[in-house]
Amino acid sequence: MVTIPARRKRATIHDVAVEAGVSRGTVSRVVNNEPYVSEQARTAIEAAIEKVGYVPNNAARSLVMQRSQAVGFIVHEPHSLFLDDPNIGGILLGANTVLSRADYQMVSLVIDSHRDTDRVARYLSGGFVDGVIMVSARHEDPMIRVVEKLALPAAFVGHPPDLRQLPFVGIDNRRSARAITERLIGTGRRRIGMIAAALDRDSGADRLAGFTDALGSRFDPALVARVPLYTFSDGVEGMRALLAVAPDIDGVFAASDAVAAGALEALRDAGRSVPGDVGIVGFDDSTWALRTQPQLSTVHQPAFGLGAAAAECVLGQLRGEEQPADGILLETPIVWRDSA
Amino acid sequence: MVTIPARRKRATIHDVAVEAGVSRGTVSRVVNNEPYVSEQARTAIEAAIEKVGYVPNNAARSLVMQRSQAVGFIVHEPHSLFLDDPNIGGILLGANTVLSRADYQMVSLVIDSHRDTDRVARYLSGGFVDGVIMVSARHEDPMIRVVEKLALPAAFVGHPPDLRQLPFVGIDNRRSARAITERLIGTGRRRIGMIAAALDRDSGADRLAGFTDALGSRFDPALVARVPLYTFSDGVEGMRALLAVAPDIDGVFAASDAVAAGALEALRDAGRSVPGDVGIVGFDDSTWALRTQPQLSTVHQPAFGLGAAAAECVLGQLRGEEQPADGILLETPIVWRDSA
DNA sequence: CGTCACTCTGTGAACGTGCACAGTTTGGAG
DNA sequence: CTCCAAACTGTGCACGTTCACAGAGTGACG
Repeated sequence: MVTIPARRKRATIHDVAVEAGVSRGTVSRVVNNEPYVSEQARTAIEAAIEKVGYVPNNAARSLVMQRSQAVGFIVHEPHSLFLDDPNIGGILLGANTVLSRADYQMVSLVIDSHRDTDRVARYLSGGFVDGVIMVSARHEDPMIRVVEKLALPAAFVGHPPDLRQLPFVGIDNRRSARAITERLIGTGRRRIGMIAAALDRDSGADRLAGFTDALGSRFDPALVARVPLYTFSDGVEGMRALLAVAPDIDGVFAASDAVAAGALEALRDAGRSVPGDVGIVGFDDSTWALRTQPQLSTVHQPAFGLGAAAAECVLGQLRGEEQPADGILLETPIVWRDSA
Repeated sequence: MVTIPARRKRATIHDVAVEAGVSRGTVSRVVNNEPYVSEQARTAIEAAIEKVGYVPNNAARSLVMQRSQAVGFIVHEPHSLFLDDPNIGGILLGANTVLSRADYQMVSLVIDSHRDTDRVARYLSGGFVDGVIMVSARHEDPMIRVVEKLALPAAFVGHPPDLRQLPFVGIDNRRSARAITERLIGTGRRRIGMIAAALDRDSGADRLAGFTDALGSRFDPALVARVPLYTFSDGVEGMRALLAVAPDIDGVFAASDAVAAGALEALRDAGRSVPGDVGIVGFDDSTWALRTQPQLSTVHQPAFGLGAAAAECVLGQLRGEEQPADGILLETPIVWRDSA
């Protein structure tokens, strides 16, 4: 005769109750750390839980509690950018770490096409998540409306211009740009330009604003090259443009590390040495910064911290705490290396 | 008098039934695309669903069906590597895309410390996920035991040596290494060496094996520099070692793009031109490959495809289909650029 | 002793769904 | 017309939990 091992069924709260000789209610109180349980019952139940290997059933709990213990992590970027942008990975890790610690699970939702927008909107409406972390929402992003309509606890990383009352975490791009430009001025450069990128986003516009702040009356609009994206190739083009306008340029603030890396390439082609002839600084402190030759001086983006702060913000709302309406801004230390 | 807007409760299957004038059972059949529903009832129910805005309650469904419609994505790497390794992001996206399409959600679980191991093990035991995708499991990884014990449908990305019967997806490192080495030989190089890294992992060992395969009788053990990790700095060291042993070396297979980038650095310091004096090829087709000067010829790792295949594999098991026991190997096209 | 507050425990009713089963209608074959 | 299978529909139960409530016990106080 062959004994087929019965597919081990999971222990329920009822099994624990029987094992400990108490009722379901008391076990529930122990599991949820509620008061009004005798010490004797508590120890017996804890032993029983250990013995039968009880793990609470999340589905049953969600059903009765009307919540899912999950938070959505929505990335509204094409797949390619997701891979290229080291910040997103850091934000994801930061958020995941904080959520895990609070026994929440994180569900990643990547929106690439319009089809995805519908899917994610439906998903959010379905009550699968108790809150939402939105990364890089766009101007007029339909997701913002969905989140507002559902009155879902949310935190935005970054700050789309039409975001009204919703809480967000971010960095002060303007202040950071100003700080690193001042630092660049401090090295004695006389003709300082900027390669400004992504001016249609607030991050891009703010970095340019910080740059002009720092230069004050010495600001020369001719020394600003405007390029569409935060990319290497746009950095190459921007630098070429600057060199054409001002061959005597000796300092450059690139709107991102990738842009700075492109600028370095253009400078090398033009036979300029860095930091000898030209000092250059970037923004992000991404992996680019360490891979260039020389390594970049740049502004550190606290990606992990941004994700963690966003998660804390959502958890706070879930606990019913009021959140600061004007958003949370994180520190951005300047990392000074060899490029300026 | 003030009317407080009632917190809109979610419509249930019962509301739909009332609206359409049928019973819950029939609505359930429509929602789950089951047969034995009259055309009349079906259209009425579909209209009712639209009208009341019904979305099935996942928790209730999970409870009764005994499954969660979620798949865990477990990354066993320190946070820093997670950020550095572009493959992981691609795998994540590939898996996420396939799972979303099948209406599964993906839960990311990052294991960094031992504390995390316990947490994730508990999580898996809790029935929160129906299956698991494991990325970069280690030799003797405790997670493997947990997954085996729970008999959880799983797919591994990569192939830890002690993985017995569990299905995996990966690439044929040996064949790929052989192919790109042959290609390098084809460019007319006579003295070809390798910077071999991570020989304690099967990927590292296999790449070395493929290299020796390709060279056959011309293989010279002296022309292999062994370094611990797939990193830039190890690439620098490995190349220096090779130049010391064989100053006349004119071809190098670096075990990864990061290693190749380091090798380029060392060659530049030594005053060698690439590809003039030395041809060099990498492995991975990571962002490194495009950021070096000249751009790297390398082996493309189909990261997105690996994630997608792993997800398909898990979904297949969930559907009760048999999976190939010997794993799935994906194609690795060679990308020929300027470095050789 | 009665009353009250407080601590502790057990019980039944939800939560929203799928499924088995029992019932009803329909239509075709004998 | 009878019989029977097939097509369709409704109903009760189960899933595992939390929560409100009822009830029991204990001690303090008047």
